[in-house]
Amino acid sequence: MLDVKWVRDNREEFATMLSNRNYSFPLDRFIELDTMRRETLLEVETLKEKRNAGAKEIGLKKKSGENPEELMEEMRQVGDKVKEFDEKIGTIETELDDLAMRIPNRPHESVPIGADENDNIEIRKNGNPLEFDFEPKPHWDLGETLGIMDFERGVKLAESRFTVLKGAGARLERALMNFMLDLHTMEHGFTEIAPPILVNTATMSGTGQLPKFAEDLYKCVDDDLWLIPTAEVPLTNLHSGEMLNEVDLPKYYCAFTPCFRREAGSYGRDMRGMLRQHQFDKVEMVMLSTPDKSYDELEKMTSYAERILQLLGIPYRVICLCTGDMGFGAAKTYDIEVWLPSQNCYREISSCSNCEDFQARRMGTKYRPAAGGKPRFIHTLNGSGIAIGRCLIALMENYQNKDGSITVPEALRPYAGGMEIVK
RNA sequence: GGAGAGGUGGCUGAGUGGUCGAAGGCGCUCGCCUGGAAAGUGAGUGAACGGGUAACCGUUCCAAGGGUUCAAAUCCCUUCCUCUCCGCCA
Repeated sequence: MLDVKWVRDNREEFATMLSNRNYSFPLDRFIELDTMRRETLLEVETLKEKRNAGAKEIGLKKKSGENPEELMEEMRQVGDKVKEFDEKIGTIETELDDLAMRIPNRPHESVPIGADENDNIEIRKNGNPLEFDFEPKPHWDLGETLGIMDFERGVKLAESRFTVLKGAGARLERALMNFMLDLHTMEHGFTEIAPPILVNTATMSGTGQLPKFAEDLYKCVDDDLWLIPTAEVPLTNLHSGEMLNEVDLPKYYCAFTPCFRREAGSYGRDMRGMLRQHQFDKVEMVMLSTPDKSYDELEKMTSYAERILQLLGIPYRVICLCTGDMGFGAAKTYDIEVWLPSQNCYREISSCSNCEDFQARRMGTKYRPAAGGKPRFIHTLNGSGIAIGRCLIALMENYQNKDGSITVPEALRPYAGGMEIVK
């Protein structure tokens, strides 16, 4: 959510921002509603002032034994008018608030302006794509042959885009989870959280998944509960509606959770293998920061995600998303992409974003500055640290051997019961 | 799921339908005191929205949403949450 006052006073800049994002929004209607709201507010507040004064006077008259009946009749009419205007404002605000919740965040000035993923900028690269002296296989071939991935039974149990991991596959998934959590909690200073993976509508709205992206989520029929698409949702909302002290910031939270996405609108894409699933595991990092430090924290967070890939020895690159490719709530986003030999390209494995005060406004999370002064909204950041399913894929494809076996990276072996090779 | 008790500011905790945005305390801020600190002491200290260059003014907010009334933190209804007891359960 943006500050409505800012939108009102910076209409040009706001319109430019929307077009940079390729985002269609009924700006004229929004301004119209805002104007109507303020005009009506002025009228009703005048009436309420009159009513308050009248009510007070009636009280005094009763005390002094006078007959307030005439004034009471007048106030009765004022009251009816107030009710009428209040209803009008209610209607206006319902529409206005709904629109406000659908305004995307304003990109940071350092974000490249561009239309789509082709305009993203590569920031750095780590490791080079491996040279194989054989034709590298896709992970689905490797996984099925080794008996560690079962795509058919995943579909049987649920539907397409669900996969069963077996034996060493399941073990590696668990090893990756513990490897990542240990690194973040013991070396990067994160507090580990085990959050609910079903959350209510208010929580989903706080981080921006609702109201606009309901079709991407799984919803419970009989309860006001939704399956989380990422642990960013519960972690960021941990302090919703709270007043924090500056000395308690920054806060670093991480969590392992399954994530659930309907993937509506990506019907044909990545149908083979387990690159794009309705359910996948992820370790997520969330930081709550003061505004002056949040961009430093974004660099740190990105480096923490990279660290995982460095230790595992998987080639990757970091790109900065352009205005047209960024997510709804982000002010700046770095994506980390890993090299997938079978696809001969880089694919996203982590996304680290600074949302500035966009989510904090929705959630109502403020902090009291140590130097005194008014409470301010915090800045929130989130990043995958990292997607476990995709990490498993990258590991399998990059560490495959000519005979179809997979070498387990050394850093992971202690977490996999000393397993050195999957064959 | 059944019965009862509650939800008030950053925290704690009062509040007969009328001058209550809300006593008191804690915390915090600025002074005094002190060589410095603690203790003591004086004053101040909620937020959102609207209007105004500003000082400031107005409206709203006592879990959430409705209702009664000239007037609601206070009365009524609904929902949510917390606590105690019972039942059920991994």
